[in-house]
Amino acid sequence: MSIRSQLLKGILDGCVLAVIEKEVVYGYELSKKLQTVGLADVSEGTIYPVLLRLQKNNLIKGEMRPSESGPNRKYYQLTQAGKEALDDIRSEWLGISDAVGKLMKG
Amino acid sequence: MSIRSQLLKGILDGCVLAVIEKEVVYGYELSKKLQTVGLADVSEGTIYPVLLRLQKNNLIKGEMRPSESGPNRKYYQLTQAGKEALDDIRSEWLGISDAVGKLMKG
DNA sequence: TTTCACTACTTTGCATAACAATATAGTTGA
DNA sequence: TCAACTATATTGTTATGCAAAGTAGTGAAA
Repeated sequence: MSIRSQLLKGILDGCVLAVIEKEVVYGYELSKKLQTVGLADVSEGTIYPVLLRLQKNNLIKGEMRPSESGPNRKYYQLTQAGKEALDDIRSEWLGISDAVGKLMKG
Repeated sequence: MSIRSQLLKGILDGCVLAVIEKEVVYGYELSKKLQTVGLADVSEGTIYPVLLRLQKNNLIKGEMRPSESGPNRKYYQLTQAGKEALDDIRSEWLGISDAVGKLMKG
């Protein structure tokens, strides 16, 4: 497993929630979006299991809608629990990234 | 599994390497050190498997030394491969923490 | 002197996650 | 017709955090 994959672990759920918080998106769009932000190598094989898991845990909810061009799309939005989870992740992230940042600088 | 544990995944190896880079430490000391830096809840049950794994992968090497007080201690230092691995992790960390930081801010 | 607390390392087992690989299917243009 | 792109879903592999339990040395309180 690559260093990048390893680092991505656990942060990915938060990233997905953060994107969905800002706008209603569908899976394929989301994977493209994360790649442009700097999280390359986040393929569909990674994104869809994350979305299914988040939905199963009631953090997001999906809704199928037809597309004018191409297959149907499943649009996701945050639930109330999802907003709260995102807040938790955000604060944990701040604490940990701060601590790790200091360690890495030396 | 807690959010914190999840976030810690994959970053922990880098943190351990970063501490060892600065000074030769033994496991128990390391776990205490990480806790004070802000990475609380990093217990021995977490640290020792990490150390064993890093040693197995030749990123660090350990040496048993007697202690004036208490059981013997195993002191670890980085190998050349460990230094290179730490450099890789450092640069990956910069990229990912930057991207995630932006996403989290919104 | 027994018992507790602290230091110190090791091993086992479980739940979870990234993601490659694979399957399925609609649309579009050459 | 066939390739390329869009779009979602599932399966299997591998690795990891860490709780838990075990072993063992030291020292102080009871």
